[in-house]
Amino acid sequence: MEEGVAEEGAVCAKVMTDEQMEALRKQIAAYATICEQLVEMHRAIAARQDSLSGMRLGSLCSDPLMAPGVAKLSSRQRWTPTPTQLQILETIFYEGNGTPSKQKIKEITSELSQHGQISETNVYNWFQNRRARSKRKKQPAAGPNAAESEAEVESLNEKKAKAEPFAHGNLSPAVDDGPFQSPDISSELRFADPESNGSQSMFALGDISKYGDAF
Amino acid sequence: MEEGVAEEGAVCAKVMTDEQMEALRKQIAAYATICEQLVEMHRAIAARQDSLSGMRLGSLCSDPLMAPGVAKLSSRQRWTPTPTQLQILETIFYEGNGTPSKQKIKEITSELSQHGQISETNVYNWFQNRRARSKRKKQPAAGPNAAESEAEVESLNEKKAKAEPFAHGNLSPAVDDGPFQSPDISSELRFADPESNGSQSMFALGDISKYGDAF
DNA sequence: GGCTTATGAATGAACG
DNA sequence: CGTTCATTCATAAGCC
Repeated sequence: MEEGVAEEGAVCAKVMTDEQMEALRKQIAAYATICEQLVEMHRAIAARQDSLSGMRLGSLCSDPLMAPGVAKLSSRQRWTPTPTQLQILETIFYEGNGTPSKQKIKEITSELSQHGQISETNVYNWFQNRRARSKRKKQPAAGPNAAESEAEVESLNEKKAKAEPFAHGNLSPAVDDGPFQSPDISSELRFADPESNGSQSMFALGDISKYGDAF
Repeated sequence: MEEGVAEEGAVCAKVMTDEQMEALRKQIAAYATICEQLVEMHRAIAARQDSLSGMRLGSLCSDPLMAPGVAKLSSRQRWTPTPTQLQILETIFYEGNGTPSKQKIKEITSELSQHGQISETNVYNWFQNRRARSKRKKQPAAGPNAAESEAEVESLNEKKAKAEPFAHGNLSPAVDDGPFQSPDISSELRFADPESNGSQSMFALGDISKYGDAF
């Protein structure tokens, strides 16, 4: 295609150089990342909230197998964070306190107990689960550049999708959920990799609007 | 605005084909839409977490302004195995691979992807659910008589009650309220609150309104 | 068209 | 810590 449009290319270079194009691509990638994060966070919070407001525990209150002497044991064997609690936990999680110490746990528990019943164990478990989940979703495979001798044939598809947003002409953004689970979820609830782009990425979003306007 | 589109569309032909350009545009539009809606939702949640019951579906599902050519967001569809996939899964499950390692998961996913869209997570979940379901069928069939009910409850309780390092369910000893959270739900959300922790509160996305505008 | 059932997905808790 | 289990939620499929 290079030959065919060479002439037009000369004109083109004035308005959009390759560097600019690259920058655009990066910006979109950053955009995508942030969208994904937003979506996940929203889903986590909204889902919980919705469920709770709809009386989540109300469904199975009557357990015929309960001992008659005890008023209402049952119902809840598993702690469920209230929306407020969840929100606070999420905030703390991505604030950078990735390693909640024992002391930190106590503090958090103390704060959360103002918004609902909770125990330190709950908080501890929550952070453990949160971390594990993030990790699993982000990097199911391998280290930095390790060459997998294992049979990994499949995950390529998903990884590529993120690396090059428009490389394949495939323009399914993060939330474009197909019939299957959304591909490539950078679900770590951090904003962006501090190392990779730093503040650049954030500002990039501002620049992107210009292109959007042009379109 | 139209002129701008025409010009840039033409001049950019060197580095981007028209198709790529179109793809880019759609992608940006999609992201803009997604972010716009997400931000709106977040704002609503932060403002009043109580009265948005009907808002969840209304805002997302019925969105006529979807970017053309972009798959509808918020489909929220869940993966459903095709008959072929299901058959393969059943076979593998029945074969005795009771312990699907991650490696196996990848292989299986790879194979199943030839018969329809699927991800590793789908396979993982399927096996998890399958196993749980099998177990549940066996377990309830404990005693021949009414003892089953008691045994059921007891086994559960003991399992859960076990040894707890500290705190869990023993929150309000005086009253049997069950281990679930207290009904107190303060509507205070510090979700997108800039003042709460300052720093990067994820919403550099405040700028997102611009995208919506352009879009 | 709504309700019920089946089942994929989410997640708190436990295990090693 | 990473993986697995058990339970619950939400939704597609099945029914009336």
